[in-house]
Amino acid sequence: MSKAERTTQYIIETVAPIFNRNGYSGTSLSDITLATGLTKGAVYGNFESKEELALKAFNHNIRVVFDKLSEKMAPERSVIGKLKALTGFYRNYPVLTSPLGGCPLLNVGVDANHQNELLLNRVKEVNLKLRSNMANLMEEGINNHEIKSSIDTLKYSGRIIAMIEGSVYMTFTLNDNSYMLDMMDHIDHMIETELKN
Amino acid sequence: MSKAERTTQYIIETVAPIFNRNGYSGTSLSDITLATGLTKGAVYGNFESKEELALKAFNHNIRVVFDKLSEKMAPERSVIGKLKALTGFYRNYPVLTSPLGGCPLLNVGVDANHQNELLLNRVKEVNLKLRSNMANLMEEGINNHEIKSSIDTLKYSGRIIAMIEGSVYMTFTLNDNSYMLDMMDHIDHMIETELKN
DNA sequence: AAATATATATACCAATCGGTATAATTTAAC
DNA sequence: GTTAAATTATACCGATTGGTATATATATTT
Repeated sequence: MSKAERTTQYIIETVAPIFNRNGYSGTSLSDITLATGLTKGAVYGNFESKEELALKAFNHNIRVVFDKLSEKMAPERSVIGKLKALTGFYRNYPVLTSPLGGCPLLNVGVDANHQNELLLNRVKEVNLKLRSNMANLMEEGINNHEIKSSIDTLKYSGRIIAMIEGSVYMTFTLNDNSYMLDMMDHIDHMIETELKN
Repeated sequence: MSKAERTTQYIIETVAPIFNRNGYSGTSLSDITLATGLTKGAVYGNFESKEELALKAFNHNIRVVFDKLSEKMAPERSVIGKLKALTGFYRNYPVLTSPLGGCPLLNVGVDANHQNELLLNRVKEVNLKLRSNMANLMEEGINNHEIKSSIDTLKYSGRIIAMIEGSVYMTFTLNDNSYMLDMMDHIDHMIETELKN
């Protein structure tokens, strides 16, 4: 890993929470130089534009979050176990994502809409990927008879993601973790009463 | 209504969708003067600051949305009927709020967090007010035996608002109305199976 | 260790930022 | 219809915006 590669990574990691918290147009080049201790010359030597940096910062935040999620789900052997691990993960989500400046999917999704098409398209991609991954997991559950075969897996996956993001919105704007905890209870209940075979 | 009052109102109405779409720091004074056809002198003659204008624009958007919601719920006589009218209202929400630039509660909530305390506090107020209004309605339903007496009304109200905002997030960032429709189906189902006596 | 390639700092660019003092204009009161 | 009051336009303020050319300094290669 060359010096430049380390600097690039350092900038991304340092700047990612700032973009996530303040949004794209709310983050200035001077915010970036102040936080990193570097100059504009150094920043523009490693990134083409503020937009490219914002995109890489978003991708970094997403990676951090999904790595932790995968880590939590991986040990579970059953599909239902994995789904419960997912809700368990989100119970702890505010603690995990506060250092990142909140949920990148929610923040950048709302911020980039009508503002930055590049970022918005990436948010769309990630959301759809998350949904299809979750749906595939449910399909696996149908195949091994853990989950009712009548379940529309894409519909339930989309619904669960929406519920998660809605509760993230509430806990972060009202600064009250109970919205997340209650929603995860509800999703667990939904898994038990609607999904489970 | 004096000329000045009409100008003030005109500026608020013209600018409200812009702030809602682009966020606080994404909306510049020149965006405002361009859209209104007025000069900075006129704007600052009617408002103390960009911040005050943004707050009044938000309040305007909220009023528009909640007036329409009240209109939809008012004719219903039963509590369950009113709750179903609420989900019916949100089925049509994207059509209603697209001209406003999306859901003000979601957009400003996410945008103002870590950016503008005045706006964030107002978003908090509105969210809590909405929740308590919904809870009061449910309490009324408990009193007249429409709703199970065991129901934690504040908890369910908060959960429903979170579900709504989550589905608003999904439909607006993915540009797909089905997330809202599905979530309203789910809330209706929840009303029938969990709330209703 | 010298030469070369790479990365960072400095100094600058025009454009725009939010905001204001004042002048010109329009509205409202008499 | 005049006059006084309120409103809007003009012209400006210093500060900051994202971005860049060039010089300096630091790594890397030989």
